[in-house]
Amino acid sequence: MKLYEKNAPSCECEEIHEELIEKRREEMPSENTLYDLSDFFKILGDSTRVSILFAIDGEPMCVCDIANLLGMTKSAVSHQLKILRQSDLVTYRKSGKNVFYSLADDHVRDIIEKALEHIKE
Amino acid sequence: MKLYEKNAPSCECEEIHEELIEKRREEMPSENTLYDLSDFFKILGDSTRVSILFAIDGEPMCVCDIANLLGMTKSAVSHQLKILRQSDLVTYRKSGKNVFYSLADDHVRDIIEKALEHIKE
DNA sequence: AAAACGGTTGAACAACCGTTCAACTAAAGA
DNA sequence: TCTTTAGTTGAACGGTTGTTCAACCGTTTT
Repeated sequence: MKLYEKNAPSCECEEIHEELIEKRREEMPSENTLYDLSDFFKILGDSTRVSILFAIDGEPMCVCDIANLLGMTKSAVSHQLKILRQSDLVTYRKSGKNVFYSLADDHVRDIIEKALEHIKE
Repeated sequence: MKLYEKNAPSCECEEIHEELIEKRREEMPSENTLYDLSDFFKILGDSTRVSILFAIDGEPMCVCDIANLLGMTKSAVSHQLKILRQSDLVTYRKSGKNVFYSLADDHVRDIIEKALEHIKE
C-alpha cells in the first residue's frame, strides 16, 4: 500500500485514514511548541517545586525558611529553585547572606488555579 | 508584608521565623492536594501525551491513526493512552476492531491553552 | 475454522530525575 | 583575620519512566 509506505517508521496498520491524519497534522502545533509545552508542565510535575511555588506565593521567602516549611534540606530546595529560576518561574533578590525568592508573574498562578479546579471533581 | 523583611536581616537555620512559616503552612494546600496537583502536571509533562491530546482534540481518532500521525508504534501510543485513560483525560469508544479516543472534557483544553499563552513570551 | 488485524499488556532496558552528601563561595560578625 | 552562616553546586545513588519487543486478546474476514 502506498499510504503505508508514506509514513515509513510508523505503525504497521493496514487501514489508515489518510485524509484525517493530514488534516490533523496541519492543525497540530509545531514540534518545538509541543516540546516547550511538555517541558513547562514537567517543571510543575514535581510536588517539591509546586510546594515551593505555593510557599512563596504572596510573600517572598528565603531558602532556609522554605526548607523548614517543607521539611527538606537547604540543598534539595536550592536544587529545585535553580530549576524554577532557569524556567523563569521565580525571581530572587539577594539581601546580605539571604536570597529571597518570589513568583515571577501571575501567569503560573492562574494555571495552577485552573488545575486545582480540575482535580477537585 | 514587609514585616518579615524588616526584622529579618538574617535567616538562620537554627533561629527560624516560626511565625511566618506557621502562617504560610496554614495557607498551604494539603499534602494530598499538592501530590494530586503535581501528578496531574506530570501527565502533561510528556510530549507524546500532549501530542496525543492535540491529535484527538475536536475529532476522535483510533490508535492506529494516532500512531501514524505521531510516527510512533501502536504499542507506545497505547501505553500512553492507558495513562491518559487512568487520569480521566481521555475517553474511548470501541467500534469493531477499532478504539476511538477523544478528550474527556474541555477543562484540560483550557489549561493547555493558558500554558501555550505563557510559553509564548 | 483459521487467518488477519487493531489494540492491549508485561517484562526488560536505557535514559532521566530528585535527593543526599560533601565541598565550595560569599557575606557578616568577632 | 578567622569563624560562622546562607546558599550553591557537582557527583553519585536509587527510584521513576518511556519505548521496545514479544505475546496475547477480541473482532472481522476469508
